[in-house]
Amino acid sequence: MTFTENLTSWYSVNKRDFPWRNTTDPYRIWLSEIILQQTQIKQGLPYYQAFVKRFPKVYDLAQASQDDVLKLWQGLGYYSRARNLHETAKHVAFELDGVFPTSYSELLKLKGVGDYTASAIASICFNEPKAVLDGNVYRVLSRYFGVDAPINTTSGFKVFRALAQDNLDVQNPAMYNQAIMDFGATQCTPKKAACNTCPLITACTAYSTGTVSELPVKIKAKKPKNRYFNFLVYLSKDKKTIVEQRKANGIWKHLYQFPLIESEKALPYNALKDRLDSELKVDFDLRLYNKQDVVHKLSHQHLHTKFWIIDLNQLPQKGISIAQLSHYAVPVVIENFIKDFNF
DNA sequence: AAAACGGGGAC
DNA sequence: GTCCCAGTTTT
Repeated sequence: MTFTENLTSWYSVNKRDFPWRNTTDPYRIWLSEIILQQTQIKQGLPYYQAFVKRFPKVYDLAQASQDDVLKLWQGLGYYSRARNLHETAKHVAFELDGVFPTSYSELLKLKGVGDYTASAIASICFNEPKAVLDGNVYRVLSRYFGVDAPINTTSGFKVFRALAQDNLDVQNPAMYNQAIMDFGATQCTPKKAACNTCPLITACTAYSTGTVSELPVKIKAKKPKNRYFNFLVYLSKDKKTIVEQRKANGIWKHLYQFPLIESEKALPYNALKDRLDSELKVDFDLRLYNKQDVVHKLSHQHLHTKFWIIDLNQLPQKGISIAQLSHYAVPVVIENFIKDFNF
């Protein structure tokens, strides 16, 4: 049996059941693929179910506000996905009469849809013979064929894309693409690969050369940068606080937060007290909520976070009632604080 | 070509 | 701690 035949045979027995595998509706396939970008199924599944329930059709998503979409996306990360999701929904609903493009090349033009996602939708929904190339596929191909080109370089990408396309089952690209991804996710795993029960073992290059744990090759990421965040949690006598929307490019764009002072290093109590004295010009009580910095770790940044509680009679600017806080999409580090603080 | 972009899970 | 995840966009 060929690599491809072996794989589809394995899939016919070991296929996992997911809600997006019971449909070829491009809206739902697209939605699942965006949610699952750089996201494990275990984490993404509840979000998929929530989105389908809240927005059953692309038109429902198109009519929503960005704030509502971001709120439903809250906690999933990579928030540009949610912004692009909403933009594309509006584009499809209002300019394409609610009909998704039906080819790889047209799908690729949609915001948030790259090579992987266009291939996935084109193959799963329209049987177009385009091989997907995701983290699972890199791993399976690199090991089986013994390819040590780094997967996160342009040259490596070309090698693997050609290899992926060469081995695609052009008669059934939908099944093949899902088979190789499922195989990578459950059998040919990053660590502790299940070689002892692998149907491809006799022809696997990495297994025969003892290099399973060394493949695929990936250029290491840089060390994350340290940043120091001071969130100002205003608290007035009439149970109000202040939130603001992050407007700039960068992390958490368009999410909400307590007013933020970023400092070069840890901000001393007195430095903040003096600064607020001159800015507020009213009586207030300042205290640090967390004695230890909350270190919120992102892929490229470690955020050393302090939450400062500012009690005063009246807010210095327009605020919102504490009761409304739960309606705003906030970063996880803020959501954790809100739960812990319990207002 | 490299960097930016989140958060959670496995080990 | 380190690595990875049904990647895409921006610089």
